[in-house]
Amino acid sequence: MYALVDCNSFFCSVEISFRPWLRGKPVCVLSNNDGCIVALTKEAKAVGLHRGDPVHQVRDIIERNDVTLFSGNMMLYSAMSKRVMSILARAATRIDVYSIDEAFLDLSDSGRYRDIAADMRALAAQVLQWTGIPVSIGVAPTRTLAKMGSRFAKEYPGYHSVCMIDSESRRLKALELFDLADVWGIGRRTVPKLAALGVKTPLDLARKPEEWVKRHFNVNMYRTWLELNGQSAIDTMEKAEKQTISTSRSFSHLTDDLEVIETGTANFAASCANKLRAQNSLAGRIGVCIMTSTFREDLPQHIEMLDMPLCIPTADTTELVHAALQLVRRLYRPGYKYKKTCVMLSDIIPAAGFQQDLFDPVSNRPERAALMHVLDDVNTRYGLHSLQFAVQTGHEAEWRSKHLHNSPDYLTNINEIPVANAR
DNA sequence: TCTGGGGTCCTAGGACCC
DNA sequence: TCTGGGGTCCTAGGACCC
Repeated sequence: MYALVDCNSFFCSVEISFRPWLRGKPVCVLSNNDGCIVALTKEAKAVGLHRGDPVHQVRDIIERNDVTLFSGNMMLYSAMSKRVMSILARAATRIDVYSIDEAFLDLSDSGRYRDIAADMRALAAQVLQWTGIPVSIGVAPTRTLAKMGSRFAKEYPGYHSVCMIDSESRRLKALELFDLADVWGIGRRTVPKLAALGVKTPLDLARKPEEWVKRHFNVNMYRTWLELNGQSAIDTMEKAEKQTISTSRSFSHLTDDLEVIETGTANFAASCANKLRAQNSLAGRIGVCIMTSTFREDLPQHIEMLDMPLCIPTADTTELVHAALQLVRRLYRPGYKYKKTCVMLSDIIPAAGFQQDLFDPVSNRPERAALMHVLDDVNTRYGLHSLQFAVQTGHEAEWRSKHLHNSPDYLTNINEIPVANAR
């Protein structure tokens, strides 16, 4: 059996955990640039807001209902996620952290549990007490069914946070009632295709013959079909190193100023370099994409990407920034109002054991690697932008995203740690 | 005025090999 | 009239996930 533990409206729950007076109120967390709603409480849903709504289009709903807004604070959310995951890890022999707010627990060690439903309810209560984050848990013989269960647990308070799909009759009942579009692995594009083939519910799908599934769909759908029928077919191993690393941000304003675009792009390249070194890898290829705003039909559009091999795989910020700037200068065309750029690294290999190259144009690579170490150490200790390259600085107001509703870094910055007063 | 960001896997088709 | 067979590697695009 597997358990899927899902944090309810995770980003909102983290913010509320530090401001208990917001519990039961409409709260939203916004995307970069405070552009869209990316997470919302059920109270916010109830007043007519949806995930993905552009804030400027729902401004009146927000004001009328006194909805509290937060700019996304990923540092805070990942720190809280680690706390939740460490509590979950104590309750199972194996945990697969599937995303920032979800984890699969392997419950196959039956000697460990007295009564799985009761034990999982105790686990949910413990996470809530220790972190303030409410979770929903689904338990089933396959991961797809466990995800379904957690959804039922979230929607119906009667389950008290835990829904068990542990018998044939419960499985059939769940398949009949669950929304096909919400099945793990079935997305927007597939629902109409299934409907045209006469499949309206997960139960319809599960009852189709194996040959039918293989004929109409690919191996992913076949795996989902197996899982719905109670046969485990999808694994969620600990993810290895990333195969691609990218950073992209919308600018705070449209701009046709190459210097502004260069500054933003240099920062995105530096951010990619940080992520690359954090997983101890080197990149063999770099790409840059430049974009105007596709929402502005009144303006001419230019969206283009260029990429090139790096002569030696590297994780050196200077080299990556230099290459990114070369590419963005080639992409830039005067007369267009640009909205964002994206820097992408690929052909990623482990840094350990990489052979020196006889034709490497950089002669002092060991010294430069040491410099990168210092850079990372200083920035870890004193904050992300404490030490940076000159080319990354200036023009802040013209490109860096707006975050007008930021919450403090309660868990990662000693100066912003919450203070409790007791009398 | 304003519209997010970061990933993975699979498949079809082209280029190339013998 | 009629034009092999079998394989690999790469890329672009699509679909999915959070």
